[in-house]
Amino acid sequence: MQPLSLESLNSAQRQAVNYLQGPLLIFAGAGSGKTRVIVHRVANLIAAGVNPAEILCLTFTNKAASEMRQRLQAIIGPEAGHIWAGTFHSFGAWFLRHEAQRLDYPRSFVIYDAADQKSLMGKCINDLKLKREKGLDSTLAWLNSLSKDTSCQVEYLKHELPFDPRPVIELYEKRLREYSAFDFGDLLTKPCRIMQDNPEVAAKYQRMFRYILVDEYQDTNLAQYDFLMQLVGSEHNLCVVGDDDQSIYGWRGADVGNILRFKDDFPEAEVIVLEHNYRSTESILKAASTLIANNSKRAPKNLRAVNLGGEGVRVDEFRDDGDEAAHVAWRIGKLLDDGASPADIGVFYRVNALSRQIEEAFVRARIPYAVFGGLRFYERREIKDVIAYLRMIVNPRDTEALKRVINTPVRGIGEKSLAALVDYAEFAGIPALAAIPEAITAKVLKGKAAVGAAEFLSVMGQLKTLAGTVDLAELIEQTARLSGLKEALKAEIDGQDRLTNIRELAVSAEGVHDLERWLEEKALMNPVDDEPGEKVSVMTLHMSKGLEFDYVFILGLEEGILPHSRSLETTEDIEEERRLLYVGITRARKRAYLSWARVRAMYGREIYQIPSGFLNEIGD
DNA sequence: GCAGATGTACTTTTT
DNA sequence: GTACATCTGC
Repeated sequence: MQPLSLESLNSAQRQAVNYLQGPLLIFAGAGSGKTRVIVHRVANLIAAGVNPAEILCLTFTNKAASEMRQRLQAIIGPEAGHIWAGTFHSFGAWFLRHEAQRLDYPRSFVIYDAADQKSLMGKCINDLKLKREKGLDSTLAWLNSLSKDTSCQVEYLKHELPFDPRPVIELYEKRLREYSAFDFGDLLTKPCRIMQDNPEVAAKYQRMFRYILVDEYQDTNLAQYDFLMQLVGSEHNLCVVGDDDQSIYGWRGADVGNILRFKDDFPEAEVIVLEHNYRSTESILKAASTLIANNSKRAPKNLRAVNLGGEGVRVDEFRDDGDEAAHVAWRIGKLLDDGASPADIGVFYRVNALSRQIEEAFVRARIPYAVFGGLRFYERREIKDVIAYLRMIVNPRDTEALKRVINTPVRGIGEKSLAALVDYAEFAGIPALAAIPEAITAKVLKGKAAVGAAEFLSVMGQLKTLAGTVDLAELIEQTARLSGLKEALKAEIDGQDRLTNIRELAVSAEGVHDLERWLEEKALMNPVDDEPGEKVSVMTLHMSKGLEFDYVFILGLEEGILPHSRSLETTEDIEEERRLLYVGITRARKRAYLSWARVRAMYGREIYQIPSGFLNEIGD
């Protein structure tokens, strides 16, 4: 491998890149060339003779992971493929594929996403005959996730619940096991448990990954921290990179304390601070710094702009949200006329609900745009249906999937019959699918329900046979056909769109044969339709982290929206909101436009808004 | 058991 | 203004 050119790095960056052995903490301010440093450092490790397969790169989001893989590829070449780079969750899933038998799980376990968790939790509440009120299922699912993420007991958080949640959680966990399923939180806690209980397993993975690098360390939660501490071997070759000012996932259990405590965990750690901002103009950075200076819990730092002068942050007030959207579209149109590329423009907001107005304005002004996040592809009903069928093929015990599709399309199996079948299966100690023939003989299922269930069983049988012989694209097509989904959708109002989505799913799966791995990918990430076309990027502030644009627009700077009304309880919450805006502003290279509207339509009503207090903090 | 109608209460951010 | 839950009549 050729020696790396390090001239393009400043002294702090160079120091970080050359510090290869032992624990290293890099405080990387916004726009300080963080990813460059990480990638160069990995390249340096390899140049120093480290085997790429011994390097583990952990990130927080899939987007960050794929970007890192790309940039590693670009600088190191094909060897980069041997580096394990991905999110904590995908690493946990990979780990469990190898070690799940230690928990008496099959290799073919499935992963339950938030919707599956909620649905299962709802069923547990019902089965315990507890009164279920409005959003209790999601509340409990969320509490349980949070308790796994923060490694704390549920009773800790049980306030304001109509009953003791523990029996429900217990039942939920029991069902997960019966269904051979792990939920998101398990992907972090179970590997940790396995390594704690089996020191030889921990030793094995510590030897396997001698060099560990963690990006966005300020966003790690306690479960990820514990996981990491199990993985770090005696050499302590752990490099973490982060910025406490960009910690925006506290609501999900992320703990800034992890990064602030690093020096206590590893007293011998080297600490490097990257303080040169290469991205934004001085004016933009000044506004952002003035804002964030209002936060009390910060590691001291002094971020300096390399690009002096420049235009600053502009604040606009509008009559209503429609006006705001129209003006943003108009201004973007002007930027495009002046030669800017749509790809250099980002539009951010605090809540997804704000996307509609801006989308309408863009359509009217014929501005090409792409919305990231929001209703995700794989969350569409028809996609979930197809995936549920596929999940049943891999894991017949996946009762959440069965519940979803046994009567999709309608086969005459209603709530009563389904409950009877599941109860019978549980009583008999076999998977619900396998219990169908017996349930029919035993008259647990009768009439229409019996016919429908038999039909469903036969569909699953045919699909299972097919699964071994055709590629995934064909399997998806056949799933839609044999199940009757295709027929049913044809009759629906927007069935054509839904059929197109299924078609799209199939096309994306051409040539794929490893169904199990493919399903894992789908469970862990949303296939962002990143058709590389030149489009304005529209997304939440959370999703904008790690990205950069020449021009940035941030909408809805109003009390109740940013800061959000649900985060006004503690000063910590408000500080996180402030960091959110800080992240948004520091995405801008040339110019940031903030705006607010005096009247905004919410819940179909017109609400009078007050400008966000953050606007005053920025000053002029 | 099902489809359509009517009512309701809600909207943070994501792996 | 929408996603859901419940109600109604077939």
